[in-house]
Amino acid sequence: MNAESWLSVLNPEQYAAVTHEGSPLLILAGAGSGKTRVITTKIAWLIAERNVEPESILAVTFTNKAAREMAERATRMEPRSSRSMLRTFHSFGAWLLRRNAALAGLDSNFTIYDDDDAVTLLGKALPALTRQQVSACVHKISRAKDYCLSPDNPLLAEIDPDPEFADVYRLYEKRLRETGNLDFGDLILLPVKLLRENPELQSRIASRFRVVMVDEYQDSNVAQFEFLKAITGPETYLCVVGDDDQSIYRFRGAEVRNILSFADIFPGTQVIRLERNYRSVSSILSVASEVVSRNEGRLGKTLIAERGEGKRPVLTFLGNQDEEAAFCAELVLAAHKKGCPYEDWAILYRMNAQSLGFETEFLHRKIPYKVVGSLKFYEREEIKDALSFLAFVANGRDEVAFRRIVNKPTRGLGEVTQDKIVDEARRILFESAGQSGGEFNFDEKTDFLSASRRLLDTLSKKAKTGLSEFINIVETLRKLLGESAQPGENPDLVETVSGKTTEEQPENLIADRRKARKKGAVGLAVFVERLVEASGLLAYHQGQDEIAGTQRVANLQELVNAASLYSLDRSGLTEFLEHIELDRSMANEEENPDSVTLITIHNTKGLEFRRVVITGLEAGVFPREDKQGDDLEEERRLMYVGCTRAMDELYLTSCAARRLYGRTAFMEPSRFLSEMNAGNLEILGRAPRAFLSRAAAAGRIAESSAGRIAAGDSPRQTVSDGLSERWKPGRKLFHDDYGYGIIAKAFYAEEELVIMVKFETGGEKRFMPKYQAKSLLLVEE
DNA sequence: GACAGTGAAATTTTT
DNA sequence: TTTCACTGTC
Repeated sequence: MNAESWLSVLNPEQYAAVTHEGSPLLILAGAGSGKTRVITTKIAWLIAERNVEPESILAVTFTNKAAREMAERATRMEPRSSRSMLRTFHSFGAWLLRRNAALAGLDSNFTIYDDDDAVTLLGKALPALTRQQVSACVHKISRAKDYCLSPDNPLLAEIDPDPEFADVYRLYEKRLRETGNLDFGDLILLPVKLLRENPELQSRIASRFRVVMVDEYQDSNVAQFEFLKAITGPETYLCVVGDDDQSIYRFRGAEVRNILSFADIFPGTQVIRLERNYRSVSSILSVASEVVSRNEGRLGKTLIAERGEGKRPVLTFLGNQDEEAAFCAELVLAAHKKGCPYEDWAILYRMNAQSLGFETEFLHRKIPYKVVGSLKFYEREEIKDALSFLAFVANGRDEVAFRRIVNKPTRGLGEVTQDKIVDEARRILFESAGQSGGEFNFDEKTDFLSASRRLLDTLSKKAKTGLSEFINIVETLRKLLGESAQPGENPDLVETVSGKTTEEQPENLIADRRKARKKGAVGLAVFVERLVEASGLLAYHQGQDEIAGTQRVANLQELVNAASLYSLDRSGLTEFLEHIELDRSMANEEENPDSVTLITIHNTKGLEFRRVVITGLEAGVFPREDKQGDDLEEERRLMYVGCTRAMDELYLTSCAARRLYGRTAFMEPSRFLSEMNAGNLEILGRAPRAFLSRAAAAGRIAESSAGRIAAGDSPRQTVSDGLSERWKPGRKLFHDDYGYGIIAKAFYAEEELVIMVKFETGGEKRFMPKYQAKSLLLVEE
C-alpha cells in the first residue's frame, strides 16, 4: 500500500488533517468519524512523504489497547512507523524515568504501586485512620497529582481545605520515596519535574520529538497537559485529537478545559472538525445529538450521518429489572433466530452491579455472554501474592510487597515482627541518607532483607526460623536471576530507541505465549515458576483450591506463561512487572467469540456494536442521583458515548421499579429520555405519565399523542390476583424502615398492585406488595 | 493467626 | 442484596 492509496480513501476534512503542517492542530473528531485512521495515516504520511524520522514521532494515548491499535495500523501502512514512539502517557513517563533514574533520584528498579498498594502503604504510616479514611486520602492525593499539585501548593485547598491533608500527602510522598517505588501519578508528575529541573534534558527531549500527537485529548488531565508542555518546544509540531462530547473521566481528574481552551493556549492553532460519521445510522445519531446538545460547555459539532436513516431507536418501558433482563434476552434470541450473531449485541449499564441480572437471565436462557471489565485477573489474591513476591525480589525496599508475602504462607511473622524489620530498614536508610547529603542510597544494605538478617537473633525462636526460611527463599531466587547489570543508570540512553521490548510488538504476544506454553517454561517463566513453588504460594493456594474449588493454581500457571516473553534476568523482571502494572488487560483466549457483551458505558469508549441496548434509563441510576451542573453534563456525555456505539440498532430500556440494595424502589424515567425528540423514538410499553408530560411540555410530543400512549401510573381495571383484597385503602400496616402507616390509595400499574401509604411520621411512600411482602406487614385491628 | 459473626455502605475507573 | 471491613473468640 502506498501513500497515494491511503490518502485517496480520506474525506476532505480527514485529508486536511493528515496533511496539515506548520501550526498546532486541534482535530475535533466526532464519534465514529475515522479518528484513528487520521492519526495513523498522519504518522505514515509524515514518514513516507515528508521524510520525518520515525524516531522523532511521539504519539500518546490513554489505553494500551489504543496504543497497540495505533502501532499496528500505522506499521501496516508504513513499516518504519514501528520505530516511532507510540505509547500511553504513563508508559512514556515510565520510559523517561527509567532511562534517567539517576538524574531523577530514583532506584532504576522501581516498581509501580497501584491504588491498593498506596492504601496499604499509607495505612501503615497512619495506623490511627480506618481503611476507608486512608482510601479517601489516597484518592485525594491521586487527584492532587492529576492536577499537578505538590503538598506545598496552596491550591491543594481546592481538593481538601483541611491543612492536615497537605501533611498526609507529604507523609505519603515521604514513605513512597523510601520504598523506591512510584504510583501512577508519579509517572506523569516526576517527568514534569525532571524536565523542568534539567533544561539540558528538556531541550534534548524537545528536539528529539519533532512531532507530538495526543489521542483522546479530552481525557487528559492537568498534569498530562504540563507534561505535554514540558516535552515540546517552539519547533515541535503538536497535534491533538479528541472529542469534547466524549469526555467522561472528570471524576478521575480529566480536564475538559484542556481541549476547550487548546486553541487559546497554543496561538495559531488550526481547528479541523471531523463530523462525518461512518458508524451509525442517522436516526441513532439524532437522538444522541439531541441529548448532548443540551450541554453548555462544549465546542459544538454536528454529526453528519454517512449511512442511511435506518431503524428508529426503540424505547421500552418495563416493570422492573427482571422484565428488563428478559426483554434483552428476547431481543437477542429473536434476532439470533433470524441469523444475527450474538456478538453483534452489547448490553450497556451505568454500574457494574447491574450486570448480575443479565448474567442470571442469559445463563438461564443459554445465551453466551462475556462481562467486560470484571475479570480483574491481576486483582486476584494469588496473582497479587505472586506479583508481590516478584516485586520484592526486584526491589527489596518495597514495603507493601514485603508485608504481603513475608508471612504467606504463615511463617510465624506477625505484624509486630514486620514492623520491627521495616523500622530497622528505615533507620539504616536514614543513616546512610544522612551521610550522603539527604539523598536516599538504594543499595542492598538498606533493604528489608538485610534488615531481617540483622534482626534475626533478637527474635523469638518461631519467628527466627520463619524469617531465616524467608531469607533463604529470596536469596536463592535472587541467585537464580543472576546479578545482571542494572539498566537505566545512563541518562544518555534517552537518545537510543529500544525497538526490542515486547510491549512494542504486542500483536505477536498471544501467539508467542501459546508457543511458549507448548515448549514448557522459557525465559522469565522459568523464574516465575520457581518462585511460585519455592515461596510456598503454590502449595498454599493449592490448599485453597481444594477447600473452595477455586482456580488459583490455574491462574498462577497463567501468570507463569505470561512471563515467558521476558528475559531471565533482572531487567526482564523489571520489564515484566512494569508491563503488568501498566496494562492490566488480559486477552481471554478461552472465551467464545460469538457472545453478547455486557459492559459499563464507560468501558465502551472506542468500541462499536451493531446493536446496543442501554439499560436502566431511570432517574437516580442514569443519570446518577444528585448529579447537576458539570457532573450532569458529564452524565449526558456518557449517554452520548453509549448511543454512538450503536451502528444499526439502538434500544433504550427504563423500569418502573428496581431492586436496589435489596429493596424495591420506584423509579422515574431518566431525564435523558425526555431530552430526546419522542418523534425520533419508537415507544413500547406503558410510558409513565412523568415522561409523557415532560416530553409534551418540552414540545417533544403532542398532548394528544401523550393521551394515546397509555399512561402507566393511571388507575387501570382491577386484575384479580387476590392482592387487592388484602391491601385495601384504610388498612393499617407496619414497615421495617418507616414504621406504622395507613394505606391511602391502592391501584394497578404495570399490571401490579401499587399502594400509597401515609406514615405516622408524615411521609408518604408507594410500594408494590408483591415484591415487598417481606418489609410490609399488615396490622390486624 | 484463623475464623465466625456483626454492621455499615453501596458509581463510573483508560493508567 | 451483597460485600467488605472490623471485632471478638479460640
